[in-house]
Amino acid sequence: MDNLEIYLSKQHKKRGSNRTRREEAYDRIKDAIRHAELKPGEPLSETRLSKLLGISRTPVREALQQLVQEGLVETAPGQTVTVASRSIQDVLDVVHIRSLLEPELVRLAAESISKTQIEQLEAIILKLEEAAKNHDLAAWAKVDVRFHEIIKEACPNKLLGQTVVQLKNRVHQVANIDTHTNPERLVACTQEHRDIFNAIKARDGNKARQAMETHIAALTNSLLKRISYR
Amino acid sequence: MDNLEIYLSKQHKKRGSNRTRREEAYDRIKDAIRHAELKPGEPLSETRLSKLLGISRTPVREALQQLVQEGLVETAPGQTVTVASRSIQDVLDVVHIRSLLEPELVRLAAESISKTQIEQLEAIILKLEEAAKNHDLAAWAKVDVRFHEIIKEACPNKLLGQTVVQLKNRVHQVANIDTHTNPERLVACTQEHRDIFNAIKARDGNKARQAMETHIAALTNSLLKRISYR
DNA sequence: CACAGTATTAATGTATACAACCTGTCTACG
DNA sequence: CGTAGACAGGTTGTATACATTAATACTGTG
Repeated sequence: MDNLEIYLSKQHKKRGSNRTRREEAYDRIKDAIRHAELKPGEPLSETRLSKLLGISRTPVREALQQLVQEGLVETAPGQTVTVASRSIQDVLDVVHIRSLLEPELVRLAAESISKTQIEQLEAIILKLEEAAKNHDLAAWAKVDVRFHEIIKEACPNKLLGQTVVQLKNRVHQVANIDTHTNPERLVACTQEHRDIFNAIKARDGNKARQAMETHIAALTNSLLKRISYR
Repeated sequence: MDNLEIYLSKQHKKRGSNRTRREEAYDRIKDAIRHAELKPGEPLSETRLSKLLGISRTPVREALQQLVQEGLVETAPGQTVTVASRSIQDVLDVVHIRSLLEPELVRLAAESISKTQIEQLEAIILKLEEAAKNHDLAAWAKVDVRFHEIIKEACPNKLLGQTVVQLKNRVHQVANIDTHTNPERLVACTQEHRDIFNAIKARDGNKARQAMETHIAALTNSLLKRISYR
């Protein structure tokens, strides 16, 4: 039987290599969607993907299922899943929900953040301002993620942080368009982050909440402007 | 655990018309968790469950994965998943997030609800009051679900409704303890629903929002009281 | 030429086989 | 007696085989 060869081939990796094939499939498909290699509406055949990735259908299928639940791909029941298309309205819907959640998230975080976390945030803010000055969008975006991660960690209501992250993921491929294509917004956005940080540093929950409200309002405005340009 | 009935093995159901085996596994496991047949901390072996349900491992595994993502079961990576245990703090966390989302949900719903939906709500409110009068908790809970469903449908921000539902699901097995074990709360809660409905009927978004805020505040208080009794 | 019905293909849903791994037990040896 | 190492059972991760359905292409007939 040829089964031996199959299982000895390098396809069958050790489990101890900490990433499972499902996770690998998940990451790669997700990245492909984010980078628009897989475009909205495109059908994602399990068979095709599994061949493409060199992973069997089972893990690929599970990865797809996870993406369905996160809303990055859609599924007419029993049919092939497709990359979800995001309307501007979808993005606005997400931002609206964020406007309800994130101010409170920041308030709670500010009221129970640790000293070391504040120091971490301080370092990040400096990098953020540096990146903004250099118009280094890639660096800015990367550091920005860390910024929000730390705030999330500082929030005692873990589910709240988790919920916000899920919401953001849902529109990640388009959400950063705001800062990414608008240099002025990048500068302003950085200042807004600074304001949020200052309030957190002072452990002033209400002030932090207000700063975040301002930030999201600005974000919303920026998005709405883009719409009116169409 | 043994309460789960063995599935009569018709090998292959039709795909389009009937539920898939994954959905069946999902529903039955979920129900078992909600009814505490599967208790928090209990390990859910894929193999064992598949034998119990008479469904092969693949669909069972997929159902479990979905439950993981919904937070009803937990998974130490690479190990057997267990039924998630819910602390009171978890419930409070959920209620806190709901207090941020649901008032806005109701406001939006009230401002764009249709006439027929209002009529549906009106019928539901009457049933709710009837059930409260008779102390028929089962009926009350069932109708309550419909109440919130219709409001959800009336809200133009679909993602908001979806998010709230997800949050509620997460603590469903314990959330209703509030009204279910406290007759006074049942009556008060019904009145709160009536207030919300009246505001919706008048299409007064702000009033509806306030009524919902009051409702959730009462819910929170009731929960906090239960804690202090410990 | 239009079209209906069929055959072919490819997709998903499900079952099962197998390897790696983890855990606890039991034995053998110090 | 205590501990290390083999072993057994059970668990997950992955690959693959099979059944069924949906879609498409094709062919024969009006």
